[in-house]
Amino acid sequence: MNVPLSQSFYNQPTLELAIALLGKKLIHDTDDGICEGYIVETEAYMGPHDRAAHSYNNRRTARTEVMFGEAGTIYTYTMHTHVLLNIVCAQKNIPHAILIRAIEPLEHCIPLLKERRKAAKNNAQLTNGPGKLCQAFNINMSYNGKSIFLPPLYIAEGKDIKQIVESKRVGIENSGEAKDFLWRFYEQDNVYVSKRD
DNA sequence: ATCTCGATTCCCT
DNA sequence: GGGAATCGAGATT
Repeated sequence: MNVPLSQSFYNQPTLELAIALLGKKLIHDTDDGICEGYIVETEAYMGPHDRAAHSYNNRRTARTEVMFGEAGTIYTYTMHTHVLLNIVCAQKNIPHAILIRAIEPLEHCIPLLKERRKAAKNNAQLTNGPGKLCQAFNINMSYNGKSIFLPPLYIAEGKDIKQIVESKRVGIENSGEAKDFLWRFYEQDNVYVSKRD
């Protein structure tokens, strides 16, 4: 039933891909069960000229190296003890990536997600943030550099998203003009979105 | 070796 | 809406 989208899907312009990812299904097949949910919020980070990106000015370090790889490569990093999930895109050596910020989980895996996220006071808090969804889906740093079109962590077709909102990215106040770029996309009125305008 | 500062989350007011 | 928690990457000495 869940068929991974082919690598060619990730070979489209970054902003278009950030929008195309909305509604797609993220699946993680783990030892304690399968978790799956629709991507409902994304953010684009566009390398050399985006001051908010780790790869700003083509900064190339051990951490950012995977951003220079092929479209469809997974980029995970830790921020304030939380793991964040990104999909590398654009051509090789152009360090763009898309941050997955929120997931609408399928009903059947909610019990499993609750076990992993004790702090959640309601269903929305299970996956309404980039660190939360990684904790809920048990996504860790071992996926850094792997491919998002291969199990056990992959993306498949999902649902249609009717209303898409574009807005400013979250948590980058100190990045000059880049803080005002409308490079965050989410499904309007979806309760799993981390921050709605 | 040391310093700074987050692509966050949680708890409190 | 504000502040603490918390720790590693990247820059600086």
